[in-house]
Amino acid sequence: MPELPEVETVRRQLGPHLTGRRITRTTVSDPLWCSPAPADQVEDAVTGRRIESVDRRGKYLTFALEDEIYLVMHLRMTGNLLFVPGGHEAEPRFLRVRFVLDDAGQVLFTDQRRFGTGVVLAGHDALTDYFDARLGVEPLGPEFTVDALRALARGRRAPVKAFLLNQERVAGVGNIYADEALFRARIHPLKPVGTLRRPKLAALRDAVVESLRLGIDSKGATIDDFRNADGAYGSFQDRFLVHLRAGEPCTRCGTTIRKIRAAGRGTYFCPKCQPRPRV
DNA sequence: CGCGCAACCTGTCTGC
DNA sequence: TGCAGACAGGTTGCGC
Repeated sequence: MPELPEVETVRRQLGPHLTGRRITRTTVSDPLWCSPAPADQVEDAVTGRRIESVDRRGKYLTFALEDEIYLVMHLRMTGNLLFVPGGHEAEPRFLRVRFVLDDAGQVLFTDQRRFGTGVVLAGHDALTDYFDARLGVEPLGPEFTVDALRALARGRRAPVKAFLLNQERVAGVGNIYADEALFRARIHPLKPVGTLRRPKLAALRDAVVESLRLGIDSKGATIDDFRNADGAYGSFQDRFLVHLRAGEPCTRCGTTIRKIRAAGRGTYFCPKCQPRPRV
């Protein structure tokens, strides 16, 4: 579920509810969430502080609190953030963290597989260092140019699919949007990224941006039961061109969509529109 | 340094 | 029906 468009959807929905509110109570019921930091240490660090903004970088979501305290969260595979308005009760399955706000609203972090994480960082430099250490270019930002992509790809023999999934190069693309972008750019997922010529890289850049934008427009993709912060389902899954469509006809040429394994992940593509690279 | 892969944890689905 | 095994949207650490 949560790739850049899903996290951005959550951010946009949480922002208006949270900005300016104060966190009055925090309960981390699953210590694994913030491990190795102790749960009570994280609870104490955020409780009582005002939320100045809700931000996204790659697939990370950050509550920027007063005093330059940052709560950086990652939903990983099955994490979810749900907003519950004041006066309403909610005890969802897989609840791991509960934030109560000064207007009685609540934010609930749920996570079936318990891969999701939360970490508290003190000071803006610490936040910048944290992201710089693990994230590359923001694909919807002005710096995601063809030249930037070419510099990142140069000399690399990794399959383009693996390249797109590596957050240290481009931050925010996951399995769904990698498949969709490669189809739009008509590139085989196993093509070594360093062998792509400039026009292909330009097509890939455009395809990544377009796929992510469409995902955001659809309020993300819902597979299984991902909901966005307001409890609604995203709809991008209805617009998948190849992802999860093995055995179905390609929307462009009618050829049967195939599923292979690339970069250790289930990978969907059209064998005609995305011809196998000559190794 | 670049790359592939197992591990993290839980639930669901498939095949025998 | 029961059960072992594979698989699931992500990231990290280890080995080659």
